[in-house]
Amino acid sequence: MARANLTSAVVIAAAADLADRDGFDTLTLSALARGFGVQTASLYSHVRDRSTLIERIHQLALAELADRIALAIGGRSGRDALAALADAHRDYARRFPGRWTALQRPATEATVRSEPAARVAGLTLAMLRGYPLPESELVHATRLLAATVNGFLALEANGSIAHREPAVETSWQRALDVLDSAFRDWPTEGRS
Amino acid sequence: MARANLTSAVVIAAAADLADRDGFDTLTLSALARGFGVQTASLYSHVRDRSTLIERIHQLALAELADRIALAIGGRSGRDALAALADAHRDYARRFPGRWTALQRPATEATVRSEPAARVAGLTLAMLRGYPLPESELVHATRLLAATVNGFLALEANGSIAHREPAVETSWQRALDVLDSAFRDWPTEGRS
DNA sequence: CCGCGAAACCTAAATGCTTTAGGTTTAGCC
DNA sequence: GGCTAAACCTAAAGCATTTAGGTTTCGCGG
Repeated sequence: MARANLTSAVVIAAAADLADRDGFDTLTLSALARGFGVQTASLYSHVRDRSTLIERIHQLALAELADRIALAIGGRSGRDALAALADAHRDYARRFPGRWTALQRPATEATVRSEPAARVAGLTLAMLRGYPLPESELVHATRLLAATVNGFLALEANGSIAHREPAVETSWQRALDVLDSAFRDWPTEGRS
Repeated sequence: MARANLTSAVVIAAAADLADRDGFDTLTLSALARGFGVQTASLYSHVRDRSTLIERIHQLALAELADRIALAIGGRSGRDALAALADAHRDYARRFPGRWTALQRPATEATVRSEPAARVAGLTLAMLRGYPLPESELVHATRLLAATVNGFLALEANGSIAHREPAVETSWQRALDVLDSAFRDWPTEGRS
């Protein structure tokens, strides 16, 4: 019987693939082991337990997402950059639903302080700096962006707005328009 | 041994309370049965299985939320009505985290077509009609609103932005400002 | 008051997942 | 060629879900 020759990274990658293929909540160590032709208990040499496995998928997804965002933003700025970033999120969520679900889970302190997390945050900030936002408002803008994009993707993911007229694409464009306008003309304390 | 005298409604309400108190993923039929001083298997007379139990919590939460939204909106209009609706969501999510988590799960077709769902949708539409939005854009506005509010609450719930400076309250107000502005001056196809 | 039917509750058991503990085998390296 | 670390195993405990089928309680009509 040939060995599978597992490593931590291989196990995590396979787990992410499995979550993408069969859905996040059917991601089970048993199924994972089955895929490797290995006993379930053997996986515990490579992963502490199920919850840390999910945390590692989270980190993996964060790194992959950061790469895609960086690639997408490229030399763009303004609305183009905003759309590129948001679409990168959306593409990722659609192509890798399991990984994306893992991303929605509460991040560990370690994950929050990880390099990929900082990279995503940095790219987002860089994009936002293309707008005339006061430095003190950047956090609020970031939060709004994250809330809107992730909220929209969550709605799509749970089927609330899929396969319904009018097309979701239009709604998505409207959302991006609204964000673009908001960043361009940001409401501060004493607006009229 | 006095009987617990369970009914479907009692079981569901207790399950919702348990999810609020101990967290959604520790909501288990065993724990639920333990709370009633009853065997786990006995619950299956009142609830088909765990996933339908969650679906019922979803429906319960929808009905409760509809009541609160209706109460909050009251005679308000414009930004006041918007804030009332959004805050009703937020209050609910904070006070009943377990119920709110159930709400985020994919809704069944039956749930989508249920009366409470229609009530929430109706109240939202009524609020939006206080803005000068063309009828054809109401769906997009609804989707943006739902995405932003739920997205924000999700960020709060998973600890991404809690206990961080600057205060989340300001971010929330900014988000409401942005939505208010957007509904007031909605971007259509050929905007400049 | 009696009995009867429905509903509430029970025990028992199968299945499957998670996790720990400890033992065996393989591969690489000095 | 043997030693060591890592890869893999078996065994078993613990818990959750779910089905099947049996018993008790309660209310209601006769």
